[in-house]
Amino acid sequence: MSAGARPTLRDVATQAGVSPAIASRVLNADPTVRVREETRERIQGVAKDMGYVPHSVARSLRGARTGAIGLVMHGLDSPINVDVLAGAQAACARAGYVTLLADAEQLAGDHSQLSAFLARGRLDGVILHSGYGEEDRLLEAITSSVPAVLVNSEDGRPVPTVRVDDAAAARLATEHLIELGHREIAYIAGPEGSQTSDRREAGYRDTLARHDLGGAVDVVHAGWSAGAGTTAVHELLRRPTLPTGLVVANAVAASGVLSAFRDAGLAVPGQVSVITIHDSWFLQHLSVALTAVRLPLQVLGATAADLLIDTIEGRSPVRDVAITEPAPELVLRRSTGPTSRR
Amino acid sequence: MSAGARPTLRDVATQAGVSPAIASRVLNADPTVRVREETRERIQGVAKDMGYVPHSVARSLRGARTGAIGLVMHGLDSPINVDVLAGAQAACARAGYVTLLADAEQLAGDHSQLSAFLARGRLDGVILHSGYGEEDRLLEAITSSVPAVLVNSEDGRPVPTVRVDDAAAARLATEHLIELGHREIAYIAGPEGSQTSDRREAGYRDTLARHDLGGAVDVVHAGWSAGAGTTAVHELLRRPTLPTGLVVANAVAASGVLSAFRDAGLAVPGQVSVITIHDSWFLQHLSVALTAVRLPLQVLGATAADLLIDTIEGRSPVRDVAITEPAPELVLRRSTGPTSRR
DNA sequence: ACCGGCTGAACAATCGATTTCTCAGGAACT
DNA sequence: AGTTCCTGAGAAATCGATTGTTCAGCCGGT
Repeated sequence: MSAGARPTLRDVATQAGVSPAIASRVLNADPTVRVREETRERIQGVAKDMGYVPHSVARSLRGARTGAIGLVMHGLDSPINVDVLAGAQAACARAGYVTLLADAEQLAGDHSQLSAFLARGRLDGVILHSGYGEEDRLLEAITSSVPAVLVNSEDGRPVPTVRVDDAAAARLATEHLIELGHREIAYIAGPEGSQTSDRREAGYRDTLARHDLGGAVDVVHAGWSAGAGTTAVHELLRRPTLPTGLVVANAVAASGVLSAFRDAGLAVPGQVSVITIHDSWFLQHLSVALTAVRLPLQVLGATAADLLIDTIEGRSPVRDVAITEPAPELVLRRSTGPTSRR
Repeated sequence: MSAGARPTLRDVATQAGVSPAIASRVLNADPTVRVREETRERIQGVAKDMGYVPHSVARSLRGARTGAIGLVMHGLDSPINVDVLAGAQAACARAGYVTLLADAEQLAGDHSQLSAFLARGRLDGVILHSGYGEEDRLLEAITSSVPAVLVNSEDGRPVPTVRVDDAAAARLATEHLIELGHREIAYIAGPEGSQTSDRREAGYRDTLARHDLGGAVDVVHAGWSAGAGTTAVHELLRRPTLPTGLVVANAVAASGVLSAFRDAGLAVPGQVSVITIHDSWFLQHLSVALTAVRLPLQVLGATAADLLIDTIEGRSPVRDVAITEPAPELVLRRSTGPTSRR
């Protein structure tokens, strides 16, 4: 397009016959500056004609801000986590921030990547959505250099956390199975030690208890992957009797659960009903279209971003947030039905 | 952790009793500088003790480089695209670059997001993996400000492109169906105008022709989404006879294809065999475990990153690359079988 | 003694934008 | 006529690191 190098502020100012100082203020719409309307227009015209684009590096060297937020994520192989990422990314973009993406595991494992990511002046803040394993290693490094917000993390952190209403989602799922007549309902949990899974478990236990089924509590620990779901089913199949209903903590694991039942020749929902937490496009294409409780994952990411941005821009006190709006919602498909046993 | 603000280079130099100039050279291992071993050690010791971290912004203001690469992606709702992203991100990280993530559609639609992203000094280069719709709008803006590499893009661009071997993948898929005895094989294409889909179509046509089935060419245009796959099946079902084999251009669309057959009560592979291009974790959990041709998507992303980095660091001439290694590979599952018709 | 050359390191300019002062000139007021 | 005040704008410092140039001392050679 244009011939040479990009014009600098000085070029614009010279061309417009003013000092860089005035040019800067005019182009940034500094409300405290007074210039003649004519001068203002001349500067703006020249800037436009020359295709002036501010040099973000020079700008953030002087000011303290960089206009960049770091997104440290784990498990991008799961659409669930990608939804959170997409929500956060979009919210940052809307607020005028660019986003730096990093993989939590890589960052935790490679010190040079970590220091490149956290190099001074690179980021205004970080959103950390990590597996519970890497978190400790990363958290201190991050928070000692910039403000941070955690997503779906553990309690008791010295950093604000944003989370969805896990307990309510699990209550809704369990309630649904009970309404269909199920009395033997197991919970296929996430990995041992995950508080996200624990919160869902609490909702499941609550609901059973409220229906006087407290004695039927049945928790199988699995994980977040499809393979973990399959393994959990194999474990169930070794028992003399199978529960009639399953609440699975995660939609990806539930895929593995359904495949395992298919491979074992068990009918869903004929012999066992399955409901999961988190909705995604692939659920309706699984071996049995999977009934789920939809949680607002993109909203989760966006809320984390908004909270962080408020903090960065000094607008609000930082604190934990639980997202209750939109509320968890039942998405009925074909994997749940009336129990055939009593 | 430490009390005050982070130390600057000057702080380190002062503490070590040297000038910032020497400190900088020592800490960056400048080979042209000569210092006493004792001085070198003193500077390095002080830097370590004070927890000195270089200020990336100041550094890139002086030097030309920023150590950041932009990843402009589309369709993060598809695991296929996320694989490419993950590959590119990891390769950049390995090479010491941080990655800025942006959504192609958002960027194309919001001028202020675009200029924040492309602000001078923010990026050393961009990898663009966009739908064919937004590409034109973005491409000029991007290439006029930084080096770029396209992923799976159209031919004839003024920018180097990296792509997988689409034709070979489609040949492999088509060949597989022919070996199973199929003679009526349709190709469920991507969106009209997509050259990725066109290249796969060429491989499909090639293979039919080589088996004297050139007259049986049957292309149905769909899209990349599951819904598009479903729609394509509905179109097929309106015909008097159905092909016995289907090559679907994309794994997500193929999910919709399988669901449509299930809903229509047609057996896969009993009445129709389905094979798709691209492999992903969810394929084995679909209503019928889906046979696919695996393409190295992470390698695709990583290769694009490596190529861009070579360009940025002035190591290689920029040119188009087609990835042939690892070669497309057949992943047998349950959606293909011998034809029941002749 | 004097000069050339090497060693080890400091000086100062630079990158581009922001921002705090400062200041010239004219209007308004006494 | 002199003082004050406001308008409109410029000068210069600053952010932190990099790098081309310069320079003080010391050695050996003549």
